[in-house]
Parts: sequence; structure tokens; C-alpha cells
Amino acid sequence: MDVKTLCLGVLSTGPHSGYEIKKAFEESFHYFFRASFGSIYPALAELEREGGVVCEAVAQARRPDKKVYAITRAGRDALRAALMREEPRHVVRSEFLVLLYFAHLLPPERLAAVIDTMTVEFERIMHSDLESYERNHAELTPGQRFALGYGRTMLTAALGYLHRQRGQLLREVTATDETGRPRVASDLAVAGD
Amino acid sequence: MDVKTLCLGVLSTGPHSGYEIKKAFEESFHYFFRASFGSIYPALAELEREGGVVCEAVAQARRPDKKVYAITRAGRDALRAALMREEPRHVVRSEFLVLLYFAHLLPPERLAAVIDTMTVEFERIMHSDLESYERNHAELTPGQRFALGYGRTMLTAALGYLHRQRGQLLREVTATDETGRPRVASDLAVAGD
DNA sequence: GGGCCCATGTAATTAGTTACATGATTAT
DNA sequence: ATAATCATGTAACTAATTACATGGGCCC
Repeated sequence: MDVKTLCLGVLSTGPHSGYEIKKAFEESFHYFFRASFGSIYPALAELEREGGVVCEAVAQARRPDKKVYAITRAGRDALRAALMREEPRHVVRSEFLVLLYFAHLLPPERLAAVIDTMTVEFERIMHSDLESYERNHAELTPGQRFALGYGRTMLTAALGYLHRQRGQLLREVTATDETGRPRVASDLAVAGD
Repeated sequence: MDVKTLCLGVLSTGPHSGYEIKKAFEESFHYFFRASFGSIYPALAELEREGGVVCEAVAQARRPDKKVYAITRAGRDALRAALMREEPRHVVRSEFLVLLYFAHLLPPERLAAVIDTMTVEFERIMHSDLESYERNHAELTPGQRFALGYGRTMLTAALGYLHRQRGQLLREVTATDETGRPRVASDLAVAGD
């Protein structure tokens, strides 16, 4: 799925500028899709060339014109077609889990810091999601509630797992050497001081 | 984190060919990292140039030589350094959730098919993960158990959510029009037939 | 005979990010 | 004064994927 389709999706709820679309990405799609200005502005320009959107330049005091894009009938058709065509992929790319996978190669302090950083990040995302959910709750479509609820469920599960397993993992890596095998008794004695 | 680092990671457990590394990616990292031959083979070639790995060509009957790579001391240092440097990111890219977010633009049959496809896919991943977990359980490092347990926890939570919410969402989209607003009473009567 | 497994590698292409370019307004 | 918000856009770069190229073995 490309940025063009997501832009059409945002515009299907009403006219917006590129800047506002970026904000919508950050607020609503943050958990499962991201895009930068460097992909959004060219996407909108191409959509305009193709006739999927029309653009009205709104003059601003001492600022670049705000270019407000509105979806056309053809754009709605293209959005619908793209959503029908798209295969339901779901891909996780996590350097966090790679780091944990190789926990035995890291000092325990680094490991603890990695887990704590991720915990804070997950909490941050969940709070901002919950906030926007409560702000807009009444106007959300069933699909939006479903997608946001999915994110909330995953974040809750992740935070719970990190909370439950953190201490255990840290104890285990302290008790094993760099090959993942148990340390000898003398090492354990030192570690247990 | 690049493919080179992950290759070093796989090779830190023993010598392997590029083909075998690809299999290891599929078996062990599938949930949180992926790479194709088109990135693995060049990564190994570059690691060899840099001295992070050494390569022994093993002649094969009627096949290309199998090139077995082994990590060097310098390679282990580079792996460790990369793991210390790497920031713990965790990014989800899900066309699946985008489709659900725009559920009101899809026919209910399509929506059901999307959810069911994803359910089957999640179950498939979980079963193959569980299998490899049970096969290797005793030899796994604490970090590997943690990372695999994380994936299992997420998949369980996802499947539970999909199972619980599927019917509800389908009923709701049947009862709302394409703007997400409730259909008029006459429509509901038809839908309820 | 069709399809998957084994086995390596390269080239073209894709789809994005980051950094650059510009600059006023408002809040801390 | 320093950072964040508003506002658009391009160019260089990155890091991967997909398709291509090659080909025997093995199972159903």
C-alpha cells in the first residue's frame, strides 16, 4: 500500500492540506503506518495530476500558500479499488526484539535500558492513542474503533509481557555466560553478592 | 539495523551458508525481521571483504559450491558493537489495519475475508513458532526465549481480539453507511431480515 | 510432468527517508 | 534565545525487494 492511497483515505473524510495529512498520519495511523513530508507532498502532486484530488491554494499571512486538497469522485473510486486490491499484510520490524534475541551478548545494564526505553515508548504511544480515542470516540467509524482497539490491545499485551518478564530475563542473563550456558557456581556466588 | 548485523548474529551460533542463514531468518526472526537472498548474499560478500567472516567453499555434487561462512573475532566485536549502538525501534507496517480502518468503504464480505485471511496467517505463524520453540526449547538462550515469548504473546492477543471483535464489527458495518453513520430504520429492517 | 528443495549471485526497480532550502509566529 | 508549530517542496541517498540467470535432485 502506498502513501497515495493513504492520502486518499485521509481526504475521504474531508479536505486537508499536506501538512494536516501528516498530522493525521501521526495521530491516527502512527501504530501501523508512517509517512514523511518527503513522500506525502509528491504523492499529493501525483494524485492531482491523475485527477484523484483537486487543489485550492489558500493565501496565508506571511506563509507559503496553504494548498488544500479535496478528493474527487474519481479519487473515491481509486481509493475503493485500491482497498479492494490490497492484500492484508502485517509486518513487524523490530530492532528491539533483535536486541533481546541476542541478550546474551549484551551487558545486563544495556539490556535493562533497552527494555525500559521500549516500555516508555509503548506507554507514550498508548497514552496519545487513548487521548485521541476519547477525544473523538463518538465520531469514529466502527472500523476506526476496531483498528485503534487493536493497537491498544497489542500495546497492553506488550507492556504486560515486558513488565512480567523483565526481572526474569535480567536474572537469567546474569546467571549465564555469553554462549547462553549457565555460569559456574563461583560466578553465581559473585553475581548473588 | 542492517542485514549484515543479523547475518553476524546468526553466524555467532556457528558456521552457515547463505542459504541456511535465509532459513534461520524464516524460522527464528520471521516475526520481527525479514531478509531476502538479494540482501543476504551481498551482505555476506561485504562482511567477508571487511574481515568479519571467513568463507570456505564446500564442493557439492552437481550443485554450486556451498559457501560456508564463519564469524571471526573481528566479526564478533563488530556484532557486539552494532548491538550496543542500535536504538531499540519497533515498527509495525500493516495494510491489514489500514483496510480495517477504512472498513466502512468495503463490502462486508471483503471485510470478513480480510479478517479471516489474517487470522489464518497469524495461526500459521504461531504454530510454526511454537513448533520450533518446542523443538529447541532446551538449547535456547534466555534472550531467545524472551523474544519468542514476546511474539507468542502478541499473536495470542491479536487472535483473541480478532475472534472477539469480528462479529461486532461486521454487524456494525452492516448497520452503517459509507460515511460511518447509522443507516436509516428501513435499511436496518432489511439488514435484519 | 509439476513443483519444491537445494544453491548462488546480479541488475533493475521500488519506495521510501533524510537533509536541504526557506521563513514567519508563538510559546517557554 | 530556543524550540515548536505552521507550511511546502526537491534532491540525494538508502536499503531493501523482485525478477532474472542457472540448473540438478527428489517426491507425488
